[in-house]
Amino acid sequence: MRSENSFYITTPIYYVNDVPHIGHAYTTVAADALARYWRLRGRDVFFLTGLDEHGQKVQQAAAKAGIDPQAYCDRLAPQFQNLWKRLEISNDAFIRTTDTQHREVVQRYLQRLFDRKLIYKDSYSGWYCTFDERFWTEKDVSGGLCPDCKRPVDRLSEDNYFFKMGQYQDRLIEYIRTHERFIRPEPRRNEMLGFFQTQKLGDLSISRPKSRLCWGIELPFDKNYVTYVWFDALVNYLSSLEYQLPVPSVDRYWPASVHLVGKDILTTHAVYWSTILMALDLPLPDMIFAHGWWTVDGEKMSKSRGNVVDPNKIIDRFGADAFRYFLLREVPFGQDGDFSEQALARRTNSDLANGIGNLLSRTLTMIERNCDGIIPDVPPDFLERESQKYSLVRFAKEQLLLLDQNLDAFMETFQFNDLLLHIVSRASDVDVFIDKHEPWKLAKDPDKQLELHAVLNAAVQCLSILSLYIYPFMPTTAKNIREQLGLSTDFSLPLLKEKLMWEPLPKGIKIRKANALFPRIEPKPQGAKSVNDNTLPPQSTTGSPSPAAATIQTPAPATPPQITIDEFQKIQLKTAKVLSAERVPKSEKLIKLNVSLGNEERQIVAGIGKKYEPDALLGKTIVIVANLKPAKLMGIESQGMVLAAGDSDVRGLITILEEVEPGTKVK
RNA sequence: CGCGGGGUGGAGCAGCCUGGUAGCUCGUUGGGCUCAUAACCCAAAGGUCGAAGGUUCAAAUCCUUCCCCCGCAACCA
Repeated sequence: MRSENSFYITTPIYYVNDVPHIGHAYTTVAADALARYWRLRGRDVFFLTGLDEHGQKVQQAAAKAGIDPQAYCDRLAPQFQNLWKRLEISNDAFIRTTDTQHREVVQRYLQRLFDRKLIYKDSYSGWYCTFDERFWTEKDVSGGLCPDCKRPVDRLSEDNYFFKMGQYQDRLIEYIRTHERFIRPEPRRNEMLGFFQTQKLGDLSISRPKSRLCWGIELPFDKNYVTYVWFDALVNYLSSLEYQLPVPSVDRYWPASVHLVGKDILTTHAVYWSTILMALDLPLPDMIFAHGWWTVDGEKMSKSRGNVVDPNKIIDRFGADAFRYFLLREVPFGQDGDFSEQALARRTNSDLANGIGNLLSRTLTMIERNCDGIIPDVPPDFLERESQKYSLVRFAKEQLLLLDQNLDAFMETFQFNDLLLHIVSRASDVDVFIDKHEPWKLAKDPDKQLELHAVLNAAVQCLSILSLYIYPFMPTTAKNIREQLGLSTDFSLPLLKEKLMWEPLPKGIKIRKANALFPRIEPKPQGAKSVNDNTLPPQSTTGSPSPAAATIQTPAPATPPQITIDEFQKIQLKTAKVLSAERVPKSEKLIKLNVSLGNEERQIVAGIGKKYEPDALLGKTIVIVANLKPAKLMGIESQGMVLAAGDSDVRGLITILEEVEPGTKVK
């Protein structure tokens, strides 16, 4: 019997023929965060992922490559295994459906269902596409053409084995209704219940004749057939438990705590898998959670658009932890989200580099400079005694410890984004208290040594606790923080099993300041390759191009997108002569310009005061945007914008080589 | 009448079920600070909540109609 303390989480097994993309990474990273979290909490975790290796496409692709399907799978499997390694995925097992033991389990279950008369043979007829070698339903086939290759389909009939799925409909509805957390999130659950109101559940074809498909698991009761991929694939959740660990562990982990899936395969899990389990007299999983999908730069990810995101390239540029953080922080788990490098860079900079990374950096520097690199010691009750003075320190500390009590609730409801927001906010609290106490000033006053030490010590404690919180999401960073603080920590221990306390640090710890946790991501230089740029030539060199490939591919949109000449002409550029220039009072970089456009004068406020003195601008001919909507800057209206080179800081004004009349159009 | 999702300050979103001072993150602007990764802290500006009707003492929130955007598949999580 499974104990309350066990936690069994799965990802779907991914199709080996797929190229790993952001979607695979998403599911797997989410599962990893949960697995790591519950291990920290001391639960007995089993985290499974793996590969689905049977089926038509593998068979065809292998044939095309002229190799054995198994060899073909062996060649592809490392794509996933290596990616998981790079993403710090801590799966306990990795199943491949071509494992011998898996095949045996599948066959055993098939035989059991057959013996119980829950599988029967019948003839199936439908629309068959000879080219694609597959059946289509009535709905798919429009105008007698295959929806995939657009060739005519034939009415074909063949004998197959069917699983009596239909008879479980009422039981399944009842189960979903009475188990509120079985299908999550809520909208998906409602969707499923709605689905059953209109659909009559039919029986499920679970075989394919070997004449059509041979790369699969043979039916134990009829060697002319292999089993349908879904039966093969779903059973992985159970078969793993029989052979992936040293001891058979179905009793230890089944039923699964969570099957994490994408919303596209929710029905398969909620209906096929559930009814299979019912037929086998096995308990159903506690929860099937369907998460959302990612679009890329606002568009659906697709091969034809050329915008499929390769996680490896993201890791190269941003690092695994920033990527992991982004995936779980950006969007509520369960909803769809949009991925862009810009958004990832923004998150990385603001939350990680400027937030936690900078906090660690400033703390370590102050300890290095003022305490000889040794974390300063303070009397244990110092903060309490001086509670008035250290209210902010206490606040930061209490908020941090309070979070510990709420972690479970967040993780049980999969609110990763909210939780991460809270964690980052706690880091911000620490920044606030540091600022209030101004340790750089305390350091100059020998009488305030104790206060200085108290503040720095508290900062270290906060960082140390923060590192525990972020560990499930950013394991490498968590370890890195601890190492730089000079603390040796074994994260494989259940560090959050006991209630988190504010315990004094051991004395005399020497910090080990190292590189920044998250270097700021600078915007890409113009013309730089985007991660999803398709570097392949239009005509692939491998394999012969299919007729469909003759269509010209539209190139992936460059960033920023191109504009038309019409759009450009909306922007009215003109030369202007500077009549007067003066600094805006109390402003660091604003300069108020009066410029002449020949027959018209304009007042323009420009942020160029860091680069130019007002006097240097007098009489110069510059270029302005003449039809920009006026705006007020520090209460002064600006009726246009001057053009200048430079990004965040102005490097130089745009002027003109030849002398021209003020107000001349610039194009 | 195909189905579904959505339209809220410059951007991205929350709030809508269970009507009652419109909130968050980023950005912008000003100020502070100088320990820190041009960082951090404080403050401010900025929204007639897609449109029009209706219900109500009161509507972003409920009802009706309309408009606009985005998905609808096999690279798919």
